[in-house]
Amino acid sequence: MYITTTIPYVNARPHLGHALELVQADVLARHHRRRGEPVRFQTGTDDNSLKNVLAAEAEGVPVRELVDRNAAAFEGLRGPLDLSFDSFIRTSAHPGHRPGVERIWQATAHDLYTRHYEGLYCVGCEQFYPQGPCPDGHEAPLQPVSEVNWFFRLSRYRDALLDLIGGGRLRVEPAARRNEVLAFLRAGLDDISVSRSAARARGWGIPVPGDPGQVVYVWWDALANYVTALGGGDYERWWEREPRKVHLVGKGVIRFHAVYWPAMLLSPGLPLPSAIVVHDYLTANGRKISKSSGNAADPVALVDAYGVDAVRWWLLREVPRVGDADFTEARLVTRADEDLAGGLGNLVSRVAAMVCRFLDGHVPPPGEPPADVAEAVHEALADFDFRRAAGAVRRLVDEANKYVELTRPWQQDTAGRERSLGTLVHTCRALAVQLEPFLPTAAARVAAAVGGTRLSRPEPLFPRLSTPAVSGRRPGGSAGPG
RNA sequence: GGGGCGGUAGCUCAGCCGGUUAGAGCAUCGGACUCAUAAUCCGUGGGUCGUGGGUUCAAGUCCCACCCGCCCUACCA
Repeated sequence: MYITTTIPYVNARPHLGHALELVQADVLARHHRRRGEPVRFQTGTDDNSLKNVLAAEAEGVPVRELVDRNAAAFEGLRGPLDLSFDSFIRTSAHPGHRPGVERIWQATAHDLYTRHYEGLYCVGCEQFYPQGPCPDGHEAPLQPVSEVNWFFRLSRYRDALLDLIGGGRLRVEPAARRNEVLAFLRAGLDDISVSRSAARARGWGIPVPGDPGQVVYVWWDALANYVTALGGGDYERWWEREPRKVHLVGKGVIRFHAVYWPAMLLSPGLPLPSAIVVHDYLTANGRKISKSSGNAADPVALVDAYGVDAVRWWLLREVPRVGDADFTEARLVTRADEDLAGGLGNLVSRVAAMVCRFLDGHVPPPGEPPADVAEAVHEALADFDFRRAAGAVRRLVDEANKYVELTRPWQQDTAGRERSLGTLVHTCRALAVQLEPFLPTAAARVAAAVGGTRLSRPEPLFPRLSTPAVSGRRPGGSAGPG
C-alpha cells in the first residue's frame, strides 16, 4: 500500500491539524506493515508556494532560509510523534521532482492551451477571484492581473471522473465527501489555469517547459509530488504495480485531489490513486487554529507536556470522521487518563500484579481463548475509520476488566487463578499487538510487561496526567526482587 | 446565490437499505469489590432525536420549506 499525506506549504510551523493527518497515515502504514504487506508511507512539504515567499518577505529573511527552517520543523515531527514515514519529499529540493513535473506537463500537452486571462488574484489563496475582497479574508489586497496563462482541459474529464468515483473505482471516503465530489462533478467542470507569470511568482516555482515566462501552478506542482517522489524503480513499484494508493487529505483540498489530480493522470493515461481519504478540521479551544493558539495547537509542545501516547491517542480516538473536532488540553488529559491510565495501564498493572502475587510470576497458558479484536480493528481501518478502530482496542480493555471482576482470581484456588490469569495475560498480549499501529512505543511497553514466561510487577505504563505529580513517590522500589 | 455535510441525553458522539419501550462513553447519583495507577465492576436518573409541514400501517431514519454551524464554490442585478 502506498500512503501519502498532503504536503503542506511551509510558511509557518506545523500545528495539530498537520499532526492529525500524519498520525492517521502512520496508523495505516503500521497496520498494513505488521500484516506483512509492503508499505510505502510518504509525506513532505510544498516549498514552491508563493505564500512561502510572502512569509519570508514579511520576516525579512531569504525564502530559502525560511523554507528550510520550517520544512525541518515538519520533518522533525517524526521523532516526537513516532512517525514511520519512509520518505519525506520537499518539492524544492527533491532531485526528481522538477523533472517529474516537467514530464507530466509534457505528457499532458495535448490538453494544454494558452488563453489570455484577466482577473483579481489573491496571493493568500493562490487563485483568482472575479471581485474583491478575498472571501477568506486575507489581508493582502487582490492584485489586478492581465496575462496569458496555460489552461488545462479539465472539462474533458468530467464524465470519466463521474464514472470512476461514482462506481467506486476511485474511492472517496467518507461517503459524505464522495457525495460532495459527485455533486461538484455533475455541476460541470471548467478548464483550469495551470500556470502563473514568473514575475508575479517572484521567480519562485518550476518554469513551464518551453515558456520560461510562466511557472507551473503551485497545485499542479504539488500534486505531482505523489509520483515525482518515487525515483528509480519506485515509480513502477509503487504507482504502476501497487493497486492500493491512498491519499490522506483535509476537507479543504478535496477538489484538488479527487478532481484535478485524477484528471492530470487521466490525460497522459497514468494509473490513478485508489482512495482519497478526507478528514475534517481541528479547532483549538473552540477556535480556528492559528498562530495565536499557542501551545494548545503545537504538536511538539503537547508531546513535551503530555507525552506522545496521549497526543496520538486523542487524535485517533476522539476525532470523528465527519465534523470538526475541538481540541482542548482538558479533553486530551481526560481521554488519556480514562483509556490509557485507568483502562489499559491499570489492566496490565493488575494482571501482572496478580500473576506475581498468586502465581509467583509464572505465566500460565490461557484458560480459554482470549478475546481478540484484530478483525474489528482491521475492518475499521479498511474503512479508514480511525476512531472506530481505536474504540475496538478500548473495548477489549473493558472486556478484560469485566473478566477480572467476573472471575475474581483473588478468590480462586490455584487452578482457577491459572485459568483466569492465563487468559488475561494472553489478552494483554493481544492488546499489545493491536495497539501497535496506534501507540507504537506504548505497545512495546505493554508487550514487555506481559511478555516472557515470568512476569514482574511493572511500573505504571501510563501515569495519570491529571493528578498533580504522584503523591509521595515511592522511595525507590529497587530493594530487591520480590 | 449554488452545492455538500452536520444540528440525537449536561458533554463527546453511535444509530446501514424507515419498524418492537431511541443507544454508548464521560459527567451526576447509589451500590460492590479490593488484584490494580484513589484504579475497576454493577445499577439509577436524564432526550420535544434543530423548527414546521408532508408521505406511510409505521420516521431520528424518506420528501419539502425554514433556522443555526462548518466546508467548497459562485456573485445574476
